[in-house]
Amino acid sequence: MGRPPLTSRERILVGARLIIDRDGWEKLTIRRLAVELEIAPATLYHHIQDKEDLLLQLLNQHADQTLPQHLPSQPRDRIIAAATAMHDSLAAWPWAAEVLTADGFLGRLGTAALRMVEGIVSGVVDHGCTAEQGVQVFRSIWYYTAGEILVRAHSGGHPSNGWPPAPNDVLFEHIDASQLPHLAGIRTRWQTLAARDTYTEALQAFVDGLLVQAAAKTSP
Amino acid sequence: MGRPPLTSRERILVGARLIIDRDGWEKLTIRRLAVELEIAPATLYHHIQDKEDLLLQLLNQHADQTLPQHLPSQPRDRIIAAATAMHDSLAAWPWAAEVLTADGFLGRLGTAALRMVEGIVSGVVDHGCTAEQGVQVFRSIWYYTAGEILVRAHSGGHPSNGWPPAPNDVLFEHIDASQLPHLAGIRTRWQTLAARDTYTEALQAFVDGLLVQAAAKTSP
DNA sequence: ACCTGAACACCGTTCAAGT
DNA sequence: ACCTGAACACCGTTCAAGT
Repeated sequence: MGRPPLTSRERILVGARLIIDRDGWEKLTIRRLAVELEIAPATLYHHIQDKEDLLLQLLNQHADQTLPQHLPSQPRDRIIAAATAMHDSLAAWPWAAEVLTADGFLGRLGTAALRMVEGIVSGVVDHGCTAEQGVQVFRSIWYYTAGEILVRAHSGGHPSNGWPPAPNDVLFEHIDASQLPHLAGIRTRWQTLAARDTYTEALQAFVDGLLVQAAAKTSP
Repeated sequence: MGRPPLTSRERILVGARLIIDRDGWEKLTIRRLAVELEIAPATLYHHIQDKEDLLLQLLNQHADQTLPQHLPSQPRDRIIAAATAMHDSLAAWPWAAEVLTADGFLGRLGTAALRMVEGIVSGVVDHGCTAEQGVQVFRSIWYYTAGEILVRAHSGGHPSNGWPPAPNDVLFEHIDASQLPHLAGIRTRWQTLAARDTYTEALQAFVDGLLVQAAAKTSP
């Protein structure tokens, strides 16, 4: 009676991170994790709800370790800093794509991540807008950020395999130049341009555009 | 010798759409499709490369049927119209999320979809910017659009099941109001605000912000 | 309370063999 | 040329049964 549990949330999280770091995140399956921990797959279900729950706990752990404690006091700077922090944190975990679109994702975020959400909403409010506008700005920025992560995660260099990044094969090779002249003209440069990291630059344009729009609504 | 093939690209696409329409897109698997067509699963691999290839062909077929032939001549309107058309087309196919992040996605798009890409790049150029800036604006808009589709596809009402949309359960229930005051203040209204479709509104702010930024770079 | 063997209900893909 | 049976190499999850 009462022998100590062999499995714990802590041990599971450590094992999961070990598999991700050693074998690549695609190899993190419930069955492999069970082998790693030398327990039965079914045992895991006494400590986690399901695989998505495990992934979410892993992401929150990562967020707590990488997201900043404090954000700038100037409203616009705060919005940019919070969004960029979310972006950079997610970009460092390619498997984040697996969990970003999980149902009720926002509601299962830890404190560190919620601080970034608060940072964006408060930034918009401190800029002179309503809280409702703050939520809308957050949502728009979140779509942009998640999209960047999701699209980029699955394209270009496959570092988990030993693939070459293949930046020199040309896109749109067989298009009709008379129908799509601009695409034909930029064809050979597309891959190079697409490889550039323009997240923060476009983010600034987005935030400025959203703040101008919100201000225009408040005072017509 | 030379008996006619029982299977064709056309028959496969029709079968796939039948399964999606009748059973929901989650049920579209290679094995089920084979059962539907009364052929062996292995036979499919003589007509398609793999499952992703099938999904991409399905998406291009859908794009050809739903995307507009012509776009507005006014540059800014053209950008907005092209992006909105891509968005609406994808929003009508929830399984699009499965294929949006496929490797080399852009390079495998059909003519109808490429017309939208051309529309955005040409709109930026006609607005007085360079083709390079056109590509960057397209990429930024694409991240935002794909993100909206991907995040929304997996959240809120599960129409494939008979679920209630459950808009009345409250987010951020156990947060510290002294640490996250704005989130605490908007908590009860979040779900309602998040359910609103604000894609086009924020898109306009994004495009305006990007065009202003691009113009500022060209003439400092 | 905690753990497990064995099963359930599937996947996508390959390949030697058949007509 | 076109098709298939059978296998390969896996998945996540459940549940009755054991200690």
